[in-house]
Amino acid sequence: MASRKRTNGAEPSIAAGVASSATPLASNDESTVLRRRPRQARSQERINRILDTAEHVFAEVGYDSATTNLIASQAETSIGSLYEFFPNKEAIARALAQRYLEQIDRLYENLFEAAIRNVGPVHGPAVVERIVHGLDEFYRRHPGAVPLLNGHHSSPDLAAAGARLQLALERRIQAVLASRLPEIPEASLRVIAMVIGDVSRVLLVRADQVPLSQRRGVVREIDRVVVGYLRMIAEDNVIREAAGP
Amino acid sequence: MASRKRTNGAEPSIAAGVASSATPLASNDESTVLRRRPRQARSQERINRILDTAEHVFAEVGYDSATTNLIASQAETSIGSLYEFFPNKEAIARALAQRYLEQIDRLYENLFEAAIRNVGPVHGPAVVERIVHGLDEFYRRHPGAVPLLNGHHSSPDLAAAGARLQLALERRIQAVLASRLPEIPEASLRVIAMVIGDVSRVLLVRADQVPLSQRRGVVREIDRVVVGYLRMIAEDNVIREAAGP
DNA sequence: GCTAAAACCGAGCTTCTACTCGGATTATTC
DNA sequence: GAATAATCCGAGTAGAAGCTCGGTTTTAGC
Repeated sequence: MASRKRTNGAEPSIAAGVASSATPLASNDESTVLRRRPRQARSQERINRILDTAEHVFAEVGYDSATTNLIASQAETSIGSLYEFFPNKEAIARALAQRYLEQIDRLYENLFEAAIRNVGPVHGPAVVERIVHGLDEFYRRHPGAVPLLNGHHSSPDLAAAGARLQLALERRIQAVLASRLPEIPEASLRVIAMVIGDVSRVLLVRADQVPLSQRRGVVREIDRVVVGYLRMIAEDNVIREAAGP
Repeated sequence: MASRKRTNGAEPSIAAGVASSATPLASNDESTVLRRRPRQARSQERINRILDTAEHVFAEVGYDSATTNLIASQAETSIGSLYEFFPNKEAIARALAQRYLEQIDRLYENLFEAAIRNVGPVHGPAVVERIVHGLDEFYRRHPGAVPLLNGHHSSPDLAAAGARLQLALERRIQAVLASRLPEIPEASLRVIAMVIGDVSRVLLVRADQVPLSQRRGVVREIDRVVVGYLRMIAEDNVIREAAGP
């Protein structure tokens, strides 16, 4: 990691959002994602292209091994243009994380609302499959999210961005569970959602490393793991209710 | 990653093993871990100290961000001495992987044999707890194994070393399962062991990222996940058997 | 069409890090 | 205890990667 660490401290960034023209940015506290706000559609498209490319580069070689020069050339732009808008390499990853945050919302709105209204037990295949396959779709569409979520980033800011992303995903899973398991305290649900999120992620990643013919089989195992886990929870809960007050 | 990639091609390494004096090396195909075999106990101790240090450095900052200079200084030796025995940074990680391979054997001999002879169903807490807590102990004792197993290494050799390690762990889990689930075909058991290995690893890592007070709670969840999964398997198997021969 | 602003470009600077090399130091052998 | 081998050392080298900067091209406004 030839991290420049170029202490560019006195370089106040101006713009706040990554906001593709189509997606108005949610009000975000961190205002160091872009060096300045693009004025022309041309440059906005360039920014989006850089992010689209970075997503795949990060997913393929990981954050550390990804070079800004490679990202720029893959995005068919120049290194100078890349740094025209992004103050540094880390900002690219943070911008990606921000995009994912919006996309998580959209994904879950479409997919998980249906799961909440669904009938049957939480551990029924209908609910679990929606959760797991929703995550599957998300990671397939946004492969760059995986290295971000895997964590262990040297930069605190980047780690925080990854943590935010993780939390957003877990909160959505939690929301689905909460509607079905109102008797379970929130703190427990939070842990359960975390477990399901982590389990799904590793196994979905693993599913992509396995020969293509076996992919479906591995994904099916994720369903079994999650269903089994939720059954345990439901069962333990019944037992505790019967024993307690 | 300022990978030197110093194409030191014409540098035939001599020694084969990392073999601490206490642990005679298993016959290994790859013979490029050490540049030469140490003749004095002093240097063997130094090598071990470097590996012990590297283990923690890798675990803390990851392989990419770990610098050989940091490893050397943390091990209280010089960079020159480090490269006296290790041909390059990657070799340190490969040597670690080799050490882990031996330690996996020892760990499982002690812990898992008992699990095999245990009574009760596979998904009984006794068996699962042994597996999960065995892995817990392994990762706690050998934190450097986690980044190796997490994969995504640019170097093919290092990736292969990680894959070998992964396979060794999974094979041991599989052996325990096989003794209890003889009716399940080996191919399926392989997948099941892989799932349990992956699930345990992520969640154990996660258990260490969570506030210390919550660690035990998260570890308990791993038991629930695995027990629930094994119950699903046992159940599905019964159903399949009942349906057709 | 002219002017100014915005955007684009890539050679090159800077810093970081894997790794070397020649000399100093310690152990072994006789 | 001298000669030789093994080990240790760390300043220095090379090259890669992050990032800059001055000049060029494109767009916007009139």
